[in-house]
Amino acid sequence: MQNYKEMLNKYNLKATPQRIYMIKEIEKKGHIDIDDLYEALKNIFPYISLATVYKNINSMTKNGFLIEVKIPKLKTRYELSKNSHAHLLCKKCGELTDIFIDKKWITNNASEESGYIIENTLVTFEGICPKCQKDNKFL
Amino acid sequence: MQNYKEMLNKYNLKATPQRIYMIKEIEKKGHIDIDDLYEALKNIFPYISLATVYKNINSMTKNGFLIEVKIPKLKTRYELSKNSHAHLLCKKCGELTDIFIDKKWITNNASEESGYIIENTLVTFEGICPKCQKDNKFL
DNA sequence: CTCTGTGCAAAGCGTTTGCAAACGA
DNA sequence: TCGTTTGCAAACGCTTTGCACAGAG
Repeated sequence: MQNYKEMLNKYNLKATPQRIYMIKEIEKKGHIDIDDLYEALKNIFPYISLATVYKNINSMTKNGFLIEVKIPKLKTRYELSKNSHAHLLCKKCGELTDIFIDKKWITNNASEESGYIIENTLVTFEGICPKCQKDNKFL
Repeated sequence: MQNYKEMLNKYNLKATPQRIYMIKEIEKKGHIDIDDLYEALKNIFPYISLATVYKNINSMTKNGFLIEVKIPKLKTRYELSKNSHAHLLCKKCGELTDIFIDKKWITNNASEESGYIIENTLVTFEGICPKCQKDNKFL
């Protein structure tokens, strides 16, 4: 909590209880969408407004404290910004997990070939997670 | 055009002039968002409805004829589904281009490490395109 | 001829905004 | 205390829906 407070202040954001709990929740879940976050927050702050969640998500996203994860056909989810990683999305159960991969090779290749200065490489793998593979043999 | 007609019929969609021109426009631009597509279509069909554009985008996306390209902080764009490729996005001018890269290595690695059966690998490189690099030396 | 697609208007939702009161620094 | 944040309600903008007519197969 003291920790979260410092993180927020570092980004010029006041450490309100709502924000601290938002970060806790995002950290706990890894990735979360607005509605799930709102539901989770209501358990702690019964009168919290959805507008507050939006405002905070926006202020934290604007300065890079949070990262938007947009995936075709799904709701946008948010995560704490952290070291470069990729996403694994299960098309069956919707689980989204992180995986650390080495992007240097593809990034350098793409940069050379295109002439772009590449600042960021986003990678998402879509497929079936081990659990869903077991649950349903017929894919 | 005869070509587009066949493509549509293959997907159980009737080949209306609006749809044929939508595909033409998407093919021409490579990637396009709803509003730009609507504007382009209005030149040909002055009375076309935005609802028609949405309905067609949805029916073509549902069956995989079109692909949704969702990128953090930007409007969703659509493209014709084609062979596996990656995207290059210029953060300055917003240009979105295709680049063909070999995703096998990262995909196999991620699959082994996670146990996922991976069906699709989405890659987006964000950076500065060559043109914007020239236009502005100070980044 | 039948069923799908189109255009229009209205409805639906997710997101943002304005404001007064509450709160953090 | 001062500037920021909160909660509420209203506004906004994008997307979808219902319906009658038009058009493709």
